[in-house]
Amino acid sequence: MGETEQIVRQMSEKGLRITEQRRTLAQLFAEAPGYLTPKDVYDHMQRFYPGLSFDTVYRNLRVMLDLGVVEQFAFEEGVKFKLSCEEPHHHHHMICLQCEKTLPIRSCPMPATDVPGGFQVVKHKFEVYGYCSECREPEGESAVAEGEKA
Amino acid sequence: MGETEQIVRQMSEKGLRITEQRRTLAQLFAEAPGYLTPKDVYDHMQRFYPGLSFDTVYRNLRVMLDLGVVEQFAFEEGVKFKLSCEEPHHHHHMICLQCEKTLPIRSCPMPATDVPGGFQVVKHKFEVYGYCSECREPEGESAVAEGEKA
DNA sequence: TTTGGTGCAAAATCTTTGCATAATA
DNA sequence: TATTATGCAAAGATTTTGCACCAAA
Repeated sequence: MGETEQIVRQMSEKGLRITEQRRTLAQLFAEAPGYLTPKDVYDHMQRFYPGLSFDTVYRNLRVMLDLGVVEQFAFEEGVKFKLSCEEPHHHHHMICLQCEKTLPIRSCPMPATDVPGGFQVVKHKFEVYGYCSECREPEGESAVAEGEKA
Repeated sequence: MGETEQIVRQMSEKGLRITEQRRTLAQLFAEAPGYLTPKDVYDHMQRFYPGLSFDTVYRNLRVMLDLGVVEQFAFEEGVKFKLSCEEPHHHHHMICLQCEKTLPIRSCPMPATDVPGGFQVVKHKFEVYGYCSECREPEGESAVAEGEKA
């Protein structure tokens, strides 16, 4: 699993010093399936560095965000982070409501969308939420397969 | 413009007492073109009620949210509110980056989206950002018409 | 007059900043 | 050894809560 080292190298190349915390942080993001809140990051790191402070977590998240190593996402419950997509092409995501893992959707709805005249499109967002194959209920328990909902 | 009264009645029917603040709040949302932050709301209301406190704003936003009178939206910059869509049918939005006004998109990309097997779709989000006819630059100044962008 | 709303103050979160110390390159 | 990163403490910013008083119904 060289993903961690790849992230570390990416940070190093951009002028950051590689501290133990940052290496652990890189590994955390490399192995995390979904999105992480600053608190998730803190809790995880804290196990390795008992003296860790929250401001270091925020500072490193900020730096990694500025460097493009991670991406930030504003959920209703708050801000979360994940590794930047390696996918070079334009794509969208399916996000698992259980494990928060993201899967790429390569088709883009934009070309087929009828934009009322006069509106100048700059960017768009398309996200599908649901349960991935590992997290979906085995049976049809409370499986409300409501594909239609805002 | 009976929109304000319509909102007020909606609140009243659901058991809320109609205070002057709430009437002003209803009017504010009825007339606001785009999204409002709690601070926007506070600043506006403050002009009419100098003694207004922030907690009242938050409490009323919460109540109106629970009642479905307004909708909450998590932007990167923070949480914002707007009147709930009157549109009864499933739809999506174009959001103006300048005035934040929202316009409905009635076509839904979901049916045409190829969802990888195993993923159980629960809900989705599709939003188009850009400039509405009133806010778009008159000429092609820095009009980067880049319809393609994450 | 009863129930719910408001202002005030204070607390609880969440995030950022200044500064001395410690660690990387 | 020259910066840069960290921990600590404190400050900001945002949002919530308890309580006494006031107002709508």
